[in-house]
Amino acid sequence: MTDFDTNKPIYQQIAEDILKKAVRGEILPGDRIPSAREYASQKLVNPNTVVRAFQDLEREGLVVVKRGLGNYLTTDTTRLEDARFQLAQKTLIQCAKDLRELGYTTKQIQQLLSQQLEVMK
Amino acid sequence: MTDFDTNKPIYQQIAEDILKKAVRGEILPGDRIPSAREYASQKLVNPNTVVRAFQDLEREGLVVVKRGLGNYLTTDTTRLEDARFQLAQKTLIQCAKDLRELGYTTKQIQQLLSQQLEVMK
DNA sequence: ATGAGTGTATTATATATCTAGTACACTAGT
DNA sequence: ACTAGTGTACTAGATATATAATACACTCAT
Repeated sequence: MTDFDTNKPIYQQIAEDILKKAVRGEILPGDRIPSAREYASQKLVNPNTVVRAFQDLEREGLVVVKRGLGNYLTTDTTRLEDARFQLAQKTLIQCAKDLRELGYTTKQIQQLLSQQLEVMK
Repeated sequence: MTDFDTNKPIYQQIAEDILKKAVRGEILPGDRIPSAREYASQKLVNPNTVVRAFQDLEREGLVVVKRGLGNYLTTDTTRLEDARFQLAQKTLIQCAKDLRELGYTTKQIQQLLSQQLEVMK
């Protein structure tokens, strides 16, 4: 297993990995995505786990599965942008909620984030 | 089951719940924490799950367990502040990392978070 | 001493996730 | 037709999490 967080299902992390590559332009609309077997052997996970991730992506309209051929990123760029924004939104809401519950004020949260972003430069 | 996120172990969420109440001042250093049985029946979870959360908190030095009596918040306020900051740090790092991977710039991330905090006012 | 309320420990069961292995159907190039 | 590479489907087993039920040990008020 490579690069996966243990407290989150691997199939979810795979789906997010594909989405992230797509929104960053590493995969272009219509591009072929590695097959389940390729991806599995590259990341050292079970093919079944990859299949589940790809099925989720297909359900969300981000990937088109062509039996016998492989998996392709959708050409529907709106879908991609929507998925990107939704994931960002979800991440932000959770983060802001958690920090609020830890008793930090709006200003403190902004300050902490700025420091963090600076460090990550 | 009440108020628990399905994609995170309940015992972790319980431990975080106690920590959050502590750093917000809803529980004071040295205060008694509900017993495992009380907490379990109040939150509609299994006592064993609560026990595990309390054991984790004890391992982190946030809670002192007194057999036959109950569980007490530590009087070591430094430990509490450390735990608070560590959890905040972890949350922020994950958030910033996720948004970076979604292709957002530093400025965009700060802007998005500010908007989110504004909405949550 | 007794009893109510604690923490602790153990066993059993259920579910989700992940792995492993196998088999089958589809597509394209030869 | 054949073959290699695909997606799909299924069964089986391992692990983590959560529940359920029970028993035992400790503390304190009575």
